[in-house]
Amino acid sequence: MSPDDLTYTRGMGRWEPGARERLREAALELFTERGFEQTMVADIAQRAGVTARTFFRYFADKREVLFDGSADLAKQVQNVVETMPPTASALDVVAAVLDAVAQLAGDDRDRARARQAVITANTDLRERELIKQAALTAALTEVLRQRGIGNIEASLAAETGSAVFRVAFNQWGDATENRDLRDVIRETLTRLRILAAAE
Amino acid sequence: MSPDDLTYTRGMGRWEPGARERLREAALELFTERGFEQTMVADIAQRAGVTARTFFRYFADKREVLFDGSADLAKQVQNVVETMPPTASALDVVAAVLDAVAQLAGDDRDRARARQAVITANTDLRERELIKQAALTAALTEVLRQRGIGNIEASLAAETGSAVFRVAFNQWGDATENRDLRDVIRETLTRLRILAAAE
DNA sequence: TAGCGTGATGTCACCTGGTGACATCGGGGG
DNA sequence: CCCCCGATGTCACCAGGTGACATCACGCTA
Repeated sequence: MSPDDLTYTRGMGRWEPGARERLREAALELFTERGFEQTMVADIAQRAGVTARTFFRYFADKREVLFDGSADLAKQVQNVVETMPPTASALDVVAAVLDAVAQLAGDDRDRARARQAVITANTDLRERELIKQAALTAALTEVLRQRGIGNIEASLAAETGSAVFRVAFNQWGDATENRDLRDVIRETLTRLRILAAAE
Repeated sequence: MSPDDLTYTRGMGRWEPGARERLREAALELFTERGFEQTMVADIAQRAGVTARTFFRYFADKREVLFDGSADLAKQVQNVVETMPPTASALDVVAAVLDAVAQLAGDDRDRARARQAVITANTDLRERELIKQAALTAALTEVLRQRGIGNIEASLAAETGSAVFRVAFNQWGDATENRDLRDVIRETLTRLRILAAAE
């Protein structure tokens, strides 16, 4: 729409620039309109003004178009952890990372909900989402280990943190929920402490 | 091998019975020999003595042949939880479920390692594994809710339990590890308590 | 014993996702 | 002014997956 107008009018090359963004938008629109399976790559490409072959030059497969930029998250994790004092406990680091991720993932509630609706409606997309989360968890585990935390300790902290994030993110997506994602995460973390302490 | 002999010699129909089992075995063999991507469905079918079309009558897709029977797990979860006293806490129930799953998943270490090697080597299979775990987690969440545990509490307990299982299962797969899976799980659960209690 | 229905399988045509190889074309630098 | 380069199009092709229909042995029944 509005961003499109800009890129369109100042098109000066052989092809309109911003193909990647157009593909992203077209895909989200079509997935929302007809669903993931009912949308063919050729449809997305056509709406974006390119061919299917070009789609696959930007995205490894049909699903990936919904997860563009998730590689940036790993770098963010790296950055956040580097700014933590060496005295911070594993769980402190994890909490900080969750907070940072929440800022990126939770800034636009409506867009997040729309995207999530598409993902939840399709098993293949759920699979892709899960492995992206797993990749992030692995990255977190790795940076924790680099801080001298033991193997098991590191993966346990990372996996637990991811669990907390998933639960909080889900809750945050609820229609009745209106708190900031970071607040929900903090509350969930507290709940976990209570849960684990009970005995 | 030995079970095959039986079904083979008493083959009395137009086709040898046990096509499903033959397909499972053929698939695992071929995946181990050449890897998942290098194995075509037609290859598996041929080794099992059927056509590719028949493969897809037994398994929804090429990956599913490695996860046959994972639906039984959900029923097991259901059974285990039903035998728990109503006074048991959420974490008690989760611990019991992990114990039960460990018995099924951890009885044959060598076979488990072989299967896991195949899965770990391929992203698509990793995705499928993750969503199977997620399904199990969802089932656990559901039974917890049916016991009157609150929404968030239930999913948090289930997700955390899954996290513990993943970490423990990983550790159990290590070459240097020789304890029973259930012992590793118990230890990991203890570690989690310590981690969460730390301040 | 001659059908007859049935279920598991084979066959075939077809669609879609995905890839490699090569052609094309416009812009920017020499 | 020309040539190189990068982004795109075109085309042929492969593998996963599905629907429709044919086939055939088995067991049941008249």
